[in-house]
Amino acid sequence: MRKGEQTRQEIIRKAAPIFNQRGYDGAALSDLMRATGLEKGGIYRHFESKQQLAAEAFDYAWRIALDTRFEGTLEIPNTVDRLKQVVGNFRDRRAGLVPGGCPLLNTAIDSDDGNPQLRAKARRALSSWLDRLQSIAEEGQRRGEVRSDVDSAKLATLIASTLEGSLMVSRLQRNGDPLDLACLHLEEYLETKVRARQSKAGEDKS
Amino acid sequence: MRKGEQTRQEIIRKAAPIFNQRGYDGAALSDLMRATGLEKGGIYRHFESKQQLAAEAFDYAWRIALDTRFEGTLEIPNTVDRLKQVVGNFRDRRAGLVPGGCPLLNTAIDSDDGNPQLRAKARRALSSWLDRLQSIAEEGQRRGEVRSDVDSAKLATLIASTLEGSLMVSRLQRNGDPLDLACLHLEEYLETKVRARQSKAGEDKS
DNA sequence: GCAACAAGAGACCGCTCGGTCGCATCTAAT
DNA sequence: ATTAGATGCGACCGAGCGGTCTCTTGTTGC
Repeated sequence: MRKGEQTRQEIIRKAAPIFNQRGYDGAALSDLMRATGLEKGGIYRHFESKQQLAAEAFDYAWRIALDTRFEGTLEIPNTVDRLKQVVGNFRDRRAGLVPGGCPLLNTAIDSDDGNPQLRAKARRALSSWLDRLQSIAEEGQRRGEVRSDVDSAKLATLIASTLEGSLMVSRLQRNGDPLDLACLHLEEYLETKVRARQSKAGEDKS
Repeated sequence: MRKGEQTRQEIIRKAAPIFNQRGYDGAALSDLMRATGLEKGGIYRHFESKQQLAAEAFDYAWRIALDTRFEGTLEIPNTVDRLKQVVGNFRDRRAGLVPGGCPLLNTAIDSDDGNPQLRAKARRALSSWLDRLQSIAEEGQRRGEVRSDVDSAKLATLIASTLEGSLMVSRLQRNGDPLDLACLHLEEYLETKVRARQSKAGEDKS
């Protein structure tokens, strides 16, 4: 019973990059067999279908991506700086991610027509990403660090959209500049349109 | 000889939405047969492979998309307004497009690994989109309508990235708000950071 | 209206796909 | 050490894949 669960997790770990790079249709069982070193029966012992494996592989890839994006944000006191950290993480922390680019972006496009199960997963993934951004912004407003005229849901959407779009462009060009550019743009936006100017409680690190 | 070319174009027209919606792997020959009403032999008479048909279908879909995005821009005298028109076209002019969302976005993700031929096409498509945006900005700078400190290539990249990213989010949510939001953001950006303030030659409408 | 050829049909090909299942082997509690 | 159950193997399945080719049918220049 113990060994089986280990193998199961190993399959997910090895399968995730395949699905993320090649897409659902493009990831053949033969690819998964090669990547895991298991025969077909060994894989199907742990998953009842390719669909189910793909779904769990997506969850795995997305959890890593999301965790990485918010890495180190808890320690940052100011909420605007925390948002800037998220933007910076998106740009810089590529190591440890599941190869193949953003799982959300890939899966959203891949499942756009057909595959409603994967599509639903992508939707919930987007929500989780937006919710966490939004709640930082809301906390910032409660604390007076973020302007009260900022719509936190819209801010979250703008950040996510801009990052995902520029990532697509960067990946297509195989050149990080578009992503860097978008990050600079967002940082400037956060400074000039989101950060509240000098509130009463003076606590800015010089 | 004439009929053949007609049929060929018809196949491309009918195949484009299939490839754009389902991706290369997801678009089976049987789907293309159903869509075109032809048997396999009728299709292969005009294309030597599925690859070739997909490539031509992409060109078709992209040409329509690009033309639509720049529709009506020639008549607009001011270059900043022209850029705003492009942004607005991206948001509003959905009719007449090949169904399935932006062919560039779809193909970029779909061909990211494997399929180098389609990938190359997506790259060139992105260049064509960026080049046209950039040349508007450059014309604006020559005319003094666009600030001289604007980097036209970066501006083009930012506009394209933001639009594509928000389109992905809008399509995933099946809700136009994220795209609208990104357009408003870009419009504000164009007004405040790109448009030159009252140059010498007075030619502002209204 | 006919001949020459272009266009389309559809049977056929080998292959790989996702998925199943009976059996051998390994693991681990006793 | 035994053994019961968990685990993995790999032959097998029907279906559908992309692609080929021959033969009929349609088109078109003369």
